[in-house]
Amino acid sequence: MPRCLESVIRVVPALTRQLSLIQVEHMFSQTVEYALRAVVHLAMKSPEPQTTASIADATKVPSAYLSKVLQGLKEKGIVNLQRGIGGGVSLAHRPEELTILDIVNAVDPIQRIKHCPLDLKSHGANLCALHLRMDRALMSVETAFRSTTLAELLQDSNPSVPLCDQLAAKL
Amino acid sequence: MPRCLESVIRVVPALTRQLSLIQVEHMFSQTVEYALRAVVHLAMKSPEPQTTASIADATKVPSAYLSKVLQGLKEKGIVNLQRGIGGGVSLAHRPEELTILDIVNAVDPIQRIKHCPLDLKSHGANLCALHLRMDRALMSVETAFRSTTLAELLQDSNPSVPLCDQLAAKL
DNA sequence: ACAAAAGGAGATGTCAATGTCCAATTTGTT
DNA sequence: AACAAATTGGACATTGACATCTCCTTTTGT
Repeated sequence: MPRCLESVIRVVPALTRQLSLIQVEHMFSQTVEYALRAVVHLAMKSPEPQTTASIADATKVPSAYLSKVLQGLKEKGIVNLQRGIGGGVSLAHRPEELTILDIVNAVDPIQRIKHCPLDLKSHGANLCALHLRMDRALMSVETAFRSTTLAELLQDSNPSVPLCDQLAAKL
Repeated sequence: MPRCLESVIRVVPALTRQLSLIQVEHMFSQTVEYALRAVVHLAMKSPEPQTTASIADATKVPSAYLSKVLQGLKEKGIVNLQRGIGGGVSLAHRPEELTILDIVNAVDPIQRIKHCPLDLKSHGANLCALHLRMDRALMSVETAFRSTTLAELLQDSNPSVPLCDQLAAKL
């Protein structure tokens, strides 16, 4: 094989990896994102049950994976799943009773930092000051998520048009 | 090989995997955790350069991996790396000039949500209200991390003894 | 010039999260 | 009873984060 091809073969995998990075990830897992989309959709349609397929279609979530996520939500008592004709997924509580935090903690619990990840003796108290800050950040996320119910989420969007595009301006 | 041994051989790797799961994961990546530990350690020793091995030892970070993390920090201009005898890792700025956010963004940038992950036409504005809340949570983390410098982190720990154990009470 | 002390870079391994597929099960309707 | 609509569950594939190992390069003291 000619020399020049060798280097191409080495470089191409790295390139395709770059190109396939369509989704930019934030701090929350895909599973959390999907669960929230599904539950918000259910709240919109509440209290009518929806099939997994229709939720997947509306929320652009891979339906096979959504099925797994919904099973998790069922085990935590967030939704009810009903087999058979006329069955589907429905909220187990009223939208006023469910906060974003409830959903997040059901699928991917926010782990507060309860103790330093290092042994106490081997270092000064300084690193613990670090983890205190990190835990405060986690707490602020918890607080933010606990402060909004699904019902508020639905009302909130009524006034303005495509909220997506206004996002930057609002902050 | 006797039958009984076969099952043992299958089970043991799973056991050791369990036992090695010392770390409980939170929302921040291990890489972020390691980078912060290393930089705080450097700040404590500042401005003396430290070898990667000594940082790894003090912060309980796998040294081979720490090396990669530090290279990332170097590319972002957070630390300086000096080869050869008497070399090592040192902060590229004074501890007063580096915030936790600087470190976090260098290794694993906080990705704010700038647009809805779904297409606008296919759904109502409701889901966007959701993502607005999620983005606010991200913003609160950014704010929390931007508000503390390494220097403040070091001073903060002076007063009380094992901060780790006081954490729960403080909140 | 040489040897020791550092970091640099690339290949490789492992595992959990993510995602897909298909057969089994449940349930209402005819 | 038969059928169709729906979830359930398990096997499997893929990917990226985490981690290790080994050899290479740079720097400096002697």
